[in-house]
Amino acid sequence: MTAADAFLCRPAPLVAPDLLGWRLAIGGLEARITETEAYHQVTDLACHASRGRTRRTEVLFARPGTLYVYRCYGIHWLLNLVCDQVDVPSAVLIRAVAMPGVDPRLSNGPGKVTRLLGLGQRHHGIHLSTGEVRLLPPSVPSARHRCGPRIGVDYAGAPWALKRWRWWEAGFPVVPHRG
DNA sequence: CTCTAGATCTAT
DNA sequence: TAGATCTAGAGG
Repeated sequence: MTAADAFLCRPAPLVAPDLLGWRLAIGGLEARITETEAYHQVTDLACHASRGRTRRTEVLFARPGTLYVYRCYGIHWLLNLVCDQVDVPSAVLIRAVAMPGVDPRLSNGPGKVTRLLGLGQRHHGIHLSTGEVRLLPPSVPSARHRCGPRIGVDYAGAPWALKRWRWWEAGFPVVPHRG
């Protein structure tokens, strides 16, 4: 079991803040995670698995460390890391990353993250252990964390739309949405 | 089969 | 503030 595996074997709302500062590595690119959002179990009406176990959501029930990549608004691919335990659908959405030499405006949104790193359909369902996409511990201490409500989940209603399950690194160029 | 809404982003 | 553009999932 790698450090990343043990790290992810916890509920998403615990993993998400701890994931700040960790790095994603793929195809020679490396990016530091600066904003995350938790989607937690079937009771969370904002979580795709809340409607049950279907072909689309099957991956959310897989081993922690599995990648859940899905199409959003017909345009964007969004990357999630599956957490917790097998059969417990819990995942962290990677909302923003930082890459040296890259304009932060190109990496401060979940759709931008996948575009920047070249992630898409073909990464859906693969596991970190394949090495195709790697999750590495922080190389430097992470900045102070801030948290706030999740984005774009008003439809889930209270209390789910109100949960402060989004975390980001303070002092980092603020994302173009409320917070 | 048809319909609808959506974990977004950009330009206007 | 609208438009781009694709699917899962629900309903008939």
